Amino acid sequence: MHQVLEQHIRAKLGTDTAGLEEVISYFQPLELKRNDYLLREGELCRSCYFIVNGVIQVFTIDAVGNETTRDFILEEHWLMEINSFLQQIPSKEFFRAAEPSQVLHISREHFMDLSARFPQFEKMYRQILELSYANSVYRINSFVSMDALERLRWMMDHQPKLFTRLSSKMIASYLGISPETYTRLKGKL
Amino acid sequence: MHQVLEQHIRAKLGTDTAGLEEVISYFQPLELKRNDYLLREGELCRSCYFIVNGVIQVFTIDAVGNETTRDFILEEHWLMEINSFLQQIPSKEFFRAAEPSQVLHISREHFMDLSARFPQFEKMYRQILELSYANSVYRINSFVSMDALERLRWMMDHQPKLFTRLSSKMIASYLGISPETYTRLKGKL
DNA sequence: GATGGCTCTTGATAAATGTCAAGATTTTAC
DNA sequence: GTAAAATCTTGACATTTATCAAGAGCCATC
Repeated sequence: MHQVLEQHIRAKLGTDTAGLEEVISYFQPLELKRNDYLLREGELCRSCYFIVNGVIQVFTIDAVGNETTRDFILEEHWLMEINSFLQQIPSKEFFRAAEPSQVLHISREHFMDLSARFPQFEKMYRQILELSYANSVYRINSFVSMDALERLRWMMDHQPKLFTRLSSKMIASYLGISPETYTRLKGKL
Repeated sequence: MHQVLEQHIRAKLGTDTAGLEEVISYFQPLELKRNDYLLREGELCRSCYFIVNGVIQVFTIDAVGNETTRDFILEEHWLMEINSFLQQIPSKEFFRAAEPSQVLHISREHFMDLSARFPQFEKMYRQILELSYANSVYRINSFVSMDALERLRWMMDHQPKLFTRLSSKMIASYLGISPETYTRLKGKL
C-alpha cells in the first residue's frame, strides 16, 4: 500500500521529496470490508485518509433517515471531514466503504507535525484542498441549477466510472433523488 | 482600505507578521458601483479579491439565461474563481457587486510570489481554502437533501444577514428556486 | 415629478418529483 | 444451496415546484 502513496506523492510534488520516507512511515494501513465505517456522525475525525483501493461513500443522514451522498472517494484520492478534523468537533458525515477497500491513514497529530516540519507536505495538503474545493464549487454550480435528469447527465459526463461500481440506490442518493425517480430517469436517457 | 486588510491578516495570523507591510502593498483598491462586474464568464480570473465593504454575488448563467448564485461574499472575506485563477482557464462564474463595494485585489503573479516567499502568506491562503471548502461542504450537504422550504429555513439560520441586504430575486437564485416560489414560501414561514 | 423598467405578488396550470405499495430480481448469510 | 433480506422496477397518486400571465408597487433617470 505504501508504494501507491509514495508514487502518488512523487507525482504531485515532483523531485523535491526530501523526508518522503519519514512522511510515509506515519501512514497506517486499514482493510475495510464492504459497509465498514471509517467515520460516523458524532465521532471526531482523528485522521486524514488516503484511499489505495476501493470507494468510500461520504454521506449524511437526515431527521427521517434519508441518506444523502456528498461524494464518492475513489482510489488515489484523499478524504477527511474537514470541520471535524480541523476543529475537533463532532462529524456531521459518515464515511463508509462501498466496496472492500484499502486505506492508509495518518493521525491528526502526525499530520499537523509533518505540515509544520515539511513545507512540501504542507504544499501537498494545499493542493488537496484546492482540488477538493474546486470539485465542490463544480458540484454546487451543477446541482443548484439543474433538474434531476440534467444532474444525471452531468454525472455521466463527469463521473462515468461511478456507474459501474455503485448500486442504483447510492447513485440516487448522490443525485439527490429517490431510487424510484432514478429508475424512471434511466428510461429517458 | 488597506487598514482593514491589515487588521484582518493580523487577526488570522497572530504575532508572526514579518513582511506584512510588503504583502499589503501589492493589494490595489477598486471601487464598485452596484451591478459592476469583477469577473465575467469566459474571462480569466487574474486576481484574488478581498472584500472590504459591500457584497459580491458569485453566480452562473445557464443555457436559457437563468442565474444561479453559488455564494454571496461579504466584507472581510476572500474571493476567487479557483479553477480559473489556478489553471488560467476561462471562468465559469460571474462576480458582480450587489451593493456599492470596496475591494482590494492582488494579481496572480504577486500572489504566487508572496506564497513562495512568505510562509505566513501561504498559511493564510491555506486557511482561506480550508474555510471556503468547509463552507462548500456545508452547502452541498444542505442543498442536496433539503426541499425549498428547508433550504430557506437553513439560510435564515445560517446566513440571516443576507436577507437584509439582498433582493428577493437574488435570494431565490441562491436557494435554487424561482422568484414566484420564493414569494410563496415566505407565506409558509 | 413623470415615465419606463424592474421587482414582487398572485392565480391558473403544467411538469417534475416524492411517497406508498406490490411484485420481480439480486444479493447476502447461514 | 437455500432462505431471508435488500434492491430494483412499475403503477397510482400526492406534493412540490416551474411556467406563464397579469397587475401592483418601487425606483432610477431624465
